[in-house]
Amino acid sequence: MSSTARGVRARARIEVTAAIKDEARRQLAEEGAAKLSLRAVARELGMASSALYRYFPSRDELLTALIIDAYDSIGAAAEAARDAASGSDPARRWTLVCEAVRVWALAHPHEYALIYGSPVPGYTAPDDTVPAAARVGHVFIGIMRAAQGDACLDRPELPPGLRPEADRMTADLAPDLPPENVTALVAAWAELFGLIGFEVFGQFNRVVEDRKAFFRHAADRLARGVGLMPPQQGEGATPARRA
Amino acid sequence: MSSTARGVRARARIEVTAAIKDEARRQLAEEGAAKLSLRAVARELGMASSALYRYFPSRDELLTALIIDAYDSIGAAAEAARDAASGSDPARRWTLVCEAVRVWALAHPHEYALIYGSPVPGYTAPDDTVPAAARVGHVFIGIMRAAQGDACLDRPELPPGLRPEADRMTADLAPDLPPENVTALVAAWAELFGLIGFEVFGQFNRVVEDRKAFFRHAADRLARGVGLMPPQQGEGATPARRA
DNA sequence: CGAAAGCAAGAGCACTGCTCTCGTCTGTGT
DNA sequence: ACACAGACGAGAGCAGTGCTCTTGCTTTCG
Repeated sequence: MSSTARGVRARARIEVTAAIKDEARRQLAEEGAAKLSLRAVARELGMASSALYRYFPSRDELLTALIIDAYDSIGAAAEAARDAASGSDPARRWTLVCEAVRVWALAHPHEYALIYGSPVPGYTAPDDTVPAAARVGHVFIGIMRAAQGDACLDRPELPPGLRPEADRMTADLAPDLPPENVTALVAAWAELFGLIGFEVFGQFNRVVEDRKAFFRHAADRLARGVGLMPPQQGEGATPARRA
Repeated sequence: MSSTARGVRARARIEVTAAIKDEARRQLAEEGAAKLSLRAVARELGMASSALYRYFPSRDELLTALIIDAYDSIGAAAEAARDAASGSDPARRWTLVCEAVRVWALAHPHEYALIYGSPVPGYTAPDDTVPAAARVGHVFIGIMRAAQGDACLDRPELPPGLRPEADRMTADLAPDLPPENVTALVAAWAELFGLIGFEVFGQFNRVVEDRKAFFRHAADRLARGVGLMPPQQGEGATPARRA
């Protein structure tokens, strides 16, 4: 009764599905989402284009599957960077994860465009993508948690008018973190992808040359903005606040 | 002699060109860049699709024209906000310009996607778009200049390793400003569009609710990050609140 | 075993970007 | 004033697309 023993047919289905996605991803990486053609995928796979509709009901559904995979991929890259940097202090871990996300984006520009550029299919992201999209954000939340545990988490300012929204976001995202930090984190999350997007999409052409150094500095500043403090040499006292 | 008196034909040409762009912009706003169809534009204008190629050599060229117009439009919106806020202090002017850019983006999501989302035509922005794209950035540079004149421009930190790149960018963009501020400004510029893009593209769905207030706070923090200080006090020990 | 469901293939529809050709009209130089 | 080169619009046509429908074949399961 196990799903793999369910028969030759079920096994072939997931194999063909994977083959379609692989070929589609190949074409996506080569030419971009606009040029991705169902017929071309079918042609490359040696099957009739109509047969492909047994696996994906439409081109947009195929793209949605690729979007979810891309979210998974970039999320996995972030998690791998977090795990590889588990020995470092939170501020440094933040920067390393940011850099890993940037490297992934530069290595997969078209997939990056699919998920963080204009949402191509239809226009609105299906709900399936929401959990996959949350993976990267969750890595950052984990770093903040660790920083709070190590008492190296500063608390940014928060204008009184934003307090209700900050409390709401905090309850949804990380009830164990101070709302000031959660609010700053959400902003930094968007700002990070602004930095990466500008580089991937060429907005930094003729503006920023040493992009790696520039990004690293920007990521460091983001870390400070969300309250992550570099470790103090004097181990004893933990400064409570800093502006 | 003058280009307008050059004849009925030249006049008709620019009129038809404008009509094509208008109709294309209409379809772009309604359905997005992916659905923009040359034939549909021609159909709506009552002309043969082949005739349209007398005005734009390809669909991508049409899109490029729309991109340039969109850059101009968002640039004009930023400049208008700057001019309307000429009486305010630089920090407030910064925030008002940011909010104007955000409002423009929310009002023209597909055009925003065209210029700051994934670059659709081919993949690489033609050089024609570079000067148009610089308009928004120049508004921010002007605000920094004014702040420097009013002596309310703080100087952010800059790691030594980034000094050469900072000097290079400063020479290119604003030689009269401190490199520390120019570097922070370039980063804030990208981060601003990260914030706006996340909102326009739906990444804030089920995350941020009170987006206007959230954005205002984030824009204020960006202002501080680039060195713009609120006018009265120098130290940020108390939350600077202003209605 | 036989019915039911899954699957592949082909033909076909409506649409796209783009090219080529063929008349028509316009601006201009002699 | 006239003729000619160039701009223009329209139509046909090509290759390609997403997608549907029908027709046979194979696997699964009652």
